[in-house]
Amino acid sequence: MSSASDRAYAAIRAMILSGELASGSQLREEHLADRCGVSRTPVREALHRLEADLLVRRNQTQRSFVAEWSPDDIEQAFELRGMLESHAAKRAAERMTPHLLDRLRGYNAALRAAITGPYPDVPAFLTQNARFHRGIIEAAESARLTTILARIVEQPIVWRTAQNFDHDDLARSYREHEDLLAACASHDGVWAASVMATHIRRAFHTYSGADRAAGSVDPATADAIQRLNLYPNMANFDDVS
Amino acid sequence: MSSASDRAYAAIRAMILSGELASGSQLREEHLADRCGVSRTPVREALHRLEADLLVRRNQTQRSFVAEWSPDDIEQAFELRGMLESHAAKRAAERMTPHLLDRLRGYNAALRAAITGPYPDVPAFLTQNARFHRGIIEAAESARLTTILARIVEQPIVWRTAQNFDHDDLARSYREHEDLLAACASHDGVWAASVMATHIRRAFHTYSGADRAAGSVDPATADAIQRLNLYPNMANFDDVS
DNA sequence: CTCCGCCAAGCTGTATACATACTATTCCAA
DNA sequence: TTGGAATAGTATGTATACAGCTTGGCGGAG
Repeated sequence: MSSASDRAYAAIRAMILSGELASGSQLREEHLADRCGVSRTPVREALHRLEADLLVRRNQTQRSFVAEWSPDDIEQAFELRGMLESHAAKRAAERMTPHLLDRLRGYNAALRAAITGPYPDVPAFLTQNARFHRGIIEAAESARLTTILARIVEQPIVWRTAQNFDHDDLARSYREHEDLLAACASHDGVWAASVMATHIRRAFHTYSGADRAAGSVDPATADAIQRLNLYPNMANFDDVS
Repeated sequence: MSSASDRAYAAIRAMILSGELASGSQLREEHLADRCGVSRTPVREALHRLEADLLVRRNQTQRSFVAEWSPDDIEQAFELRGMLESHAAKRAAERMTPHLLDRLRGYNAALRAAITGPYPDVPAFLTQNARFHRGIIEAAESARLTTILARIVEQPIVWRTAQNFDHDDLARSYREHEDLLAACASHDGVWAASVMATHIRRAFHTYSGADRAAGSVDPATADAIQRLNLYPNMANFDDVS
């Protein structure tokens, strides 16, 4: 399942994420091909996917550059994510099954374990958080919604948010997930949508309020992010492991 | 600007739209390459774009098929379009400039002309309708929103809707656009969002209520649709002509 | 000194050949 | 007759060569 094209996609994405490829810098197909150990063909495919993700931009003459993110872009990403994931939460609550509810509770229990104690395990938090949110999106049973959220809204900028979370923020995320589970258990779509909107909006303000270093990402976190983004469209995330 | 890859995209898209390629049928790269008069490379790129548009699906073994649309898929498409275009309308109203307002009024005047008289000119209606909606989306000034709406929500199923419109439906569309212009002129985002939500929801019910022939599309309409979809991400639609 | 145009180097677009993986059919054996 | 395995045919994945266009620098003319 790990074709050259997938590897190129993951590698280039990781290079952008980690700051190895600076924002705004040009991406040359042949150069990337050498670095990824594949030919230009899979690199071209990867660049097109990354362009659809809005991680890469092309100028008039088809040359590729690492996309630059303005504060306004970031706010828009959070706004759309809030809108779409609220909708997903509503649908998920209305369709929730006992089996899926158990799975989601498991993820959130693991998330709690990751942040319990003096030193929170941020990569583990990210992993469980991603599983939880993807579980909700899956439960919404809408292919379009899944595609949009996976490809366009699940951005590095979103993943990086957790880097700026302190212990209280992490704990609050856990409690908001618990609220969401309660809403799902009672099949209350309006409640679920409302909790999700709050959850994501709070994350946005935590992100913008934080005094973040614009540079690179902690290696362990970068690694977790890369693993999480390898197969964003995978139907059942559990089967990968 | 018309590269082989663009031509392949437009041609395959048109073949799917017109029903020439039946829903669910397999798409072979080499076969399509012959029909489009290009090699496999641009066809591959086109198929990937169409896959991102959800017009093409791939099975486990990477073989491509024309996507099949269930009634539920269609409702979801309308639901998402309603949500996202309402949001766009809100932002557009808040940011509206006199110049753009004039342009939009021009489109809607042309739309009125197209439906005045005993025999409405459906292709002209579609063209002006598309310009109007794209103008709104442009005015929202959100790259993410534009990308999502252009690539995922602007579906053939949406375009075909107008085929089921009778004269009253067409006239109602015109009047709803006028309401939207009034909302934009007064910079009332809430009003604009509300009008847009109504507009799209009504279109959905007209579509589902209609006793439509599942088959092919009137040639002139198919032609208009194809032209409209050639460069869905073009920044300024007017420059194309 | 500046500006325009030309030329060279480099990058992307396309075609094509080859490698790999799936499918379906056929044939043999139980 | 049915089930399974082998094989031929067909599809997609990747590498690579070449063509066309863009860019940037250099040189000559004003």
